[in-house]
Amino acid sequence: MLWCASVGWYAFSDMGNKKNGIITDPDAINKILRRGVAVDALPSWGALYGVLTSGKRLRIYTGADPTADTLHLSHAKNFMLLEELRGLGHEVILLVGDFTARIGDPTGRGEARKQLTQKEVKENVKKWLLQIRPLMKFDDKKNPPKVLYNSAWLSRLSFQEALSLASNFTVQQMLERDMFRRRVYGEWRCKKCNYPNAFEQNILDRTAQSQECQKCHQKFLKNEIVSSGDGGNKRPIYLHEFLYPLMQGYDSVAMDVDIELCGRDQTFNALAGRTLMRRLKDKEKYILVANLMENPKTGELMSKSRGTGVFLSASPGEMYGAIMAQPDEMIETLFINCTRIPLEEKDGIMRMGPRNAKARVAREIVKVFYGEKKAQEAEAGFTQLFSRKDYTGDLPEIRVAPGSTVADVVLQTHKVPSRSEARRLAAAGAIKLDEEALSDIAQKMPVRAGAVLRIGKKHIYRVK
RNA sequence: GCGUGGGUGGUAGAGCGGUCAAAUACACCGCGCUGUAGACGCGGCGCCCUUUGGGCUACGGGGGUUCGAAUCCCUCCCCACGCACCA
Repeated sequence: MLWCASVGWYAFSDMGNKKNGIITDPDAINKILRRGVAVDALPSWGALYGVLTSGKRLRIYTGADPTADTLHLSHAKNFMLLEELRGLGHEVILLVGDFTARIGDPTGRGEARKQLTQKEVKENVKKWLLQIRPLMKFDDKKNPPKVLYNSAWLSRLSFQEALSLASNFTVQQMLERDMFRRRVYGEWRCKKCNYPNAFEQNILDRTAQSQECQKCHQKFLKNEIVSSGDGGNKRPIYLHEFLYPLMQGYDSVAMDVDIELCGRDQTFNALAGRTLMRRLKDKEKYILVANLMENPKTGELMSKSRGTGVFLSASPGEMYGAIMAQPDEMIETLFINCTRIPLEEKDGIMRMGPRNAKARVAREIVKVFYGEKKAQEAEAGFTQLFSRKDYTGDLPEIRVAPGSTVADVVLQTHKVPSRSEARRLAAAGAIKLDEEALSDIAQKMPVRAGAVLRIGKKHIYRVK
């Protein structure tokens, strides 16, 4: 206790003389916070600016659960922001939610997550760090980012301690979350804007006249409500899901952080941490809320199943292509979140037209991960290959073993999941050797060194 | 613990003894058109095969009835709602 107090004092005494190397220049701070990546601050912007300009060296963290072995752009933009805060001289922590990953955040589908083994988590994290390397200076001598694992403290909590944590919250507080409300009461989609409102059925019956859509404020009239599915699509809430915010909240306490950087969907969990911090440590924790990079038109997030994910494990060419495949509405979002081109240039770039603006952003993002040269190559390759359909350049090579059939070669790429699928593609004319469709997968693959094999529109190979 | 209704493909959701590898919609894939965008049009969307056909595996798990079951019966598991209970 005494030790903590004295540290606090020294930090305080450093104010003004900049000996601790903390940048408190409002312009520098503004540049980071006003770009548009951060959308909210809790308890308030003023309070957050207050600590950031106090001169105190702050401990700032952002977390991610290692449920998959690859990160995508929406992770990247958080790490980029974190890195900028580190640039101000603050201590930053990348928290790996190896413990929470095993429980599952209720934010998702609400489905039980598959249990990850310790080994799988380790493997995932190893790959992560490689993917994040270009975004954060891990080899910085003075102030390197730290990587911590929340199993270090969460797995050691006793049941008694967990209960004690739980006693800081009420079920009502948990139920404030829209996401839980919808699962309890069912979803009532607004006919106008399709927003899934959560009202209790009998309240609706009684006071339908006075209820309005939480999003577009359209008044609901009785019988004018669309429920999604029977009973309004009610779904179970498991008890442990209520505990998730507690765990994430306790992370803040265990690390004794000053600021948590989180995505907007994590606000509730971050606030739980704020509560615990105040109760357990009598300390104010601030929250910097980042946007989710949702499609401004549809509200959709990038998703693997929709084919709109941009994975950090992608090669320069793949990454460039994945960004070009984003909907046009995402250009500005990508510009703000994933590049650091000065904001003043935004309008000019947007005026170049969707195709060119997107290309510019794509090049810039690839540059962040792979450097200028690779980015230019990716762009040149893309233009040549897909815009001009010129296949004379470098292509991934594919070896055709003597006697192999078209099916053998196609499956060899691992881009086609089954023989049946290959058959369908062939029948649809999607498999082409030097622009000649191979519609029969059982036929022998013509042996023609240097020929171009295309499978669908995205996979192009040179026959070796 | 009681009662009622349910558990079907990536999702929602039809089917309720053969004509079901399973309607429809969304998602996804391909072709066309393009800017590897969007919109639109057409096609596809379990796996395997010597493919206008055949085989195998699937409708929560297991067992049964039947010539034949996603469909009927038994049993187990799970979910929602209601009732009861609530230290």
